[in-house]
Amino acid sequence: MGEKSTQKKKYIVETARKVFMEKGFKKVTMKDIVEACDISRGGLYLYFENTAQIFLEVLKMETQEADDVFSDSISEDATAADILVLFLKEQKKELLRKNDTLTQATYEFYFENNLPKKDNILKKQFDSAVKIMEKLIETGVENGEFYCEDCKGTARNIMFVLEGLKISAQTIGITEEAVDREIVYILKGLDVEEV
Amino acid sequence: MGEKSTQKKKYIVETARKVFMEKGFKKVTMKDIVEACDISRGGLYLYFENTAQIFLEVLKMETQEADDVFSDSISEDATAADILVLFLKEQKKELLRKNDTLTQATYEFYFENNLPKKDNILKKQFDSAVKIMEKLIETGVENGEFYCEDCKGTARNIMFVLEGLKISAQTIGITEEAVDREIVYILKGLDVEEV
DNA sequence: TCAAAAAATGACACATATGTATTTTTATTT
DNA sequence: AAATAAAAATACATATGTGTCATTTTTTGA
Repeated sequence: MGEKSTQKKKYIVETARKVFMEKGFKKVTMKDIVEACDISRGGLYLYFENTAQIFLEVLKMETQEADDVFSDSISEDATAADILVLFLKEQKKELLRKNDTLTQATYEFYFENNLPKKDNILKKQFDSAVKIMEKLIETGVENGEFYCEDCKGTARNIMFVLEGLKISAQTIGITEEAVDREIVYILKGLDVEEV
Repeated sequence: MGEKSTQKKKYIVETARKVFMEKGFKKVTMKDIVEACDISRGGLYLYFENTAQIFLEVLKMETQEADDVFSDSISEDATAADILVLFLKEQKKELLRKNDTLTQATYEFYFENNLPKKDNILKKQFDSAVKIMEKLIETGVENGEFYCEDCKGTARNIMFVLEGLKISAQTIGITEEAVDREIVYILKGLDVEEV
C-alpha cells in the first residue's frame, strides 16, 4: 500500500475513534464507520476486515498518546514522588471521567473477541505499566523517598488496585472519595506522607 | 403462575446455567437455551423475554450459593483471621480456575446490557461484600487480631484489589505467584503474620 | 368423561449485519 | 490522449437471531 493508503487508513481510524467514543465497541457496525467516514461499504473493506481490526488501531493510537504524555512528565526533572503523585492524579482524572466510553469500549472489545490472555495488546500495556512503575519505585527507594522491600510486587499491586478501580468505575461506579482513599493507601504503602 | 411454572422456570435457569458456563453470555441465543432445555421456542418465551433475563436469574442463584458458603464458614467458631484467610483462599481458588466462563459471562453480560451503575445486582454484591469484610475487620481489631485505623476503607481496598485480580484474570491472565503476593499484601496491611 | 383453560409448539415474517462481486470512477503512465 | 491500473461504489446474496401467532396438545375440574 502506498502513501495515500496509509493516510486514508489513518483518517478512517481517527474517524472511527469518534464513533467508538460515542457508541462503545459492540454496537458499532461497519456501516456506522462507513457513514462516519463518508465512504462506501466496499471501500472500507478494502482497508479493514472488521470493526475489531479498526478498534485495535484505535487502541494502538491511544497507547502511543498515553506513552507520550508519560514520557513528557518524566523528562522534566522531577522527583520520583512527584512523578508518582502526578501519575496517580492523572489516573484519578480518567477514573472519574463520566461516560468514558472508550474505556468501556475496550472492555467490550476484550469480551467480544476472546483475546488470548498470554499475548494481547492490553497485557502488553499492563506489563509495560508495571515495569515503568517498578523502575519509578526503585528510583524513589534509591533516593530515600520511598520505603519498599519488594518493588516489583508493589508495582504490580498498585496496578491491580488501579485495574480494580477501572473496572469498578465502569460497572458499579466509584466515588471520588473511594479513589482518594486508594491513592492515600498506595502512597502510605511507600511511606510517602504528602498527598 | 402456579407451582408447576416456577418449577419449570427453575429448570430452565439451571439448564441455561450450563449453557452459559460453556459459551459465556453473548454467544448464547434463545435457540441455544431452547435446545438445551429441549423445549420449544415459543415455550421459552412464555417464561423469559431474553437471555439477559435468564442470566440474571442464574446470577441470583450463584449469589445465593456463595452467601450460603460464606455463612457456613462463619457459623463455625473461628477467629476473624481464620475466616479472612479462608475467604482469601476461596477467592484464590476462583481466580486461578481455568476457563471460569461464568465470571467471563458476567462481564459480558455487564457490557452487553449497559446496566445502571448505581443500582445493579453486581453493585449489590460488591457493597454487601464490603460490608461483611468491614465487619470482619472490626471484629478482628476488637479481638486484637488485626491492626487497622480505617476498617471501611480497608475493606473497600481489599475488594478493589480482588476486583483488579478478577478482571485481570479474565483479560490478561494472572499467575498464582501474583495472587499469593496480593494476599500477603492484604494480610500485612492488617498486621497478620501467618499465611 | 368431556369441555374449558392453560401450556407448548413450530412456522413465519421481520430485522439487521456481513462480505462479495460487479460496475463505475479516478488516477497513472506512456 | 488513450490504455491500463488502482480505488471506490453499489447492489446483492447470505446468514442469523428475534419475537409473534395460529394451531395443537395437555391438563384440570365439574
